[in-house]
Amino acid sequence: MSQLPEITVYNTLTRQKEVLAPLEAGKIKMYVCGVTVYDLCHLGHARVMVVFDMITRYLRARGYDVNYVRNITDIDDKILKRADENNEEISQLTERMIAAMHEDEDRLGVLRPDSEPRATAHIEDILNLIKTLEDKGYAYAASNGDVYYRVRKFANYGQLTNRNLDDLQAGSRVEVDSHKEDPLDFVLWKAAKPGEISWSSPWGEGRPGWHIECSAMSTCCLGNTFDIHGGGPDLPFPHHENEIAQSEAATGQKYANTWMHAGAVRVDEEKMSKSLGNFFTIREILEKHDPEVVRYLLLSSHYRSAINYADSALKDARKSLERFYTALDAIQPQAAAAGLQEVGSWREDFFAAMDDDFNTPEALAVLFDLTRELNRAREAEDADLAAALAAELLDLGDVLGLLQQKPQAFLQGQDEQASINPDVIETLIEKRLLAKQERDFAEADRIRDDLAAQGILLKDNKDGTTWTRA
RNA sequence: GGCUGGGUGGCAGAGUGGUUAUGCAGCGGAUUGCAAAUCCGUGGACGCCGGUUCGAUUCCGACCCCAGCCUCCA
Repeated sequence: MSQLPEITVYNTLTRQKEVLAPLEAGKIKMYVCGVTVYDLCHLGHARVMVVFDMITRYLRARGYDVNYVRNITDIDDKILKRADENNEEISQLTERMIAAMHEDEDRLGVLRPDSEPRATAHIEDILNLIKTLEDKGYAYAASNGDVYYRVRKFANYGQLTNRNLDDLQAGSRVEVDSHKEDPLDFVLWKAAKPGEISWSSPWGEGRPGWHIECSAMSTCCLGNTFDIHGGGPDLPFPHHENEIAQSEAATGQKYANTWMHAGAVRVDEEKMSKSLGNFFTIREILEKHDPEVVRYLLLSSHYRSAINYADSALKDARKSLERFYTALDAIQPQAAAAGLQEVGSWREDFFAAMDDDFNTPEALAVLFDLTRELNRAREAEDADLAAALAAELLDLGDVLGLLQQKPQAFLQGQDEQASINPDVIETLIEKRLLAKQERDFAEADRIRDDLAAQGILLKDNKDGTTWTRA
């Protein structure tokens, strides 16, 4: 077995890039906080999904055996509320949203995690964990039936986000709950109100708090200590901080070695948030845009930086993908040529970029350079080289989950409700060809202009005329 | 106020102590009936002020500004 490459990753915990050193050689155990399934997924979810999908694909492409676990939170206040509003069973709501999430992911080219544990399927593990915390003095039952975590007992609280307890308390916007010993304590188990769904526990009927499920499920699926814990930009505090407190107090061992967080998504230069209501659902966006364009947009910035969502950004992303697809479209498919000749150092350069904290913008730049070389080879009529370069481009694109379509399909769009159908376009192209043969360029240009007005661009090549949707 | 991360050419977006990022847009040329696409060439940049250095956009310090977290949110 050859030596695995050295991959550098930015660790939120240490605030620096570190060489990824798996607990077990060649294996990566990764847990990512998933979705609370009370509503459709939005663009922020899409980013987390796509980013950790890219990371998983890349680690695998580099020879690592990745066990990717991403939970589903299927019990929570927001779920209860929404199910009640919709007048439907909780499980009906959550199953519906899970199915919708999977559909969205499939369209974005996101591969399923290896497991997707659900909170409601791990109540036993959760209760055992709370029991352990209670036995060790980290948890206490309050008079209202809730069970809380005693934050001040955990000496290292705040290590992930570099906070100290007194500052937190001073600046706290959390309403003081009189049942808590300390305002910073957080709930592990919530007592059920009459009529609410609940599970029985040593502390009475109730349901798990939010943070505890991740501690329980990650440990359950990956062990006390695992390699990477990931999530969205709003999770380090308090969610991940609380996970660390719970798990390390319970096990006495290090929880996650590397913490990775995706950057925020903004919308038209404004923070995207539930309270502002300015978020787009994935399916809303996919009604108007090719899923791969959305995926490209999410990968065209580094995973940790903030990105702004706007129509212009989608347009730019589409134009960039068009460059790849135009190049691929122009060469004859010659699968046999793949790998038969040396094509240069693109693969190495691509890997070097990605090895450095998954630098997708730089990796994409390598692919653009490769594309130029591909176009050059085509112009030089070196069909074998062009085919080999195209194969390389497709292969590296695949590592990012991009360039998954037939070039024609991407360039011509596949929307059925398009104003003009392909057969009509082909007929007009025939007509124009005849006009050109008769050197009636006025008529030929008229046809081309008419089509252009409908968003159809014609391109005359030496083998004929092709078209794309603008 | 505390904690993080930023301020790069018209836009997006990487990176580097001295050498082209890349994509889109612009300009000139090749090609084309004219275009489009493509290729060749090209202009244009590192928030502000100091310091270190032979040399800083890149390191250090101060300052200004922006974003995220500290509240439901990925």
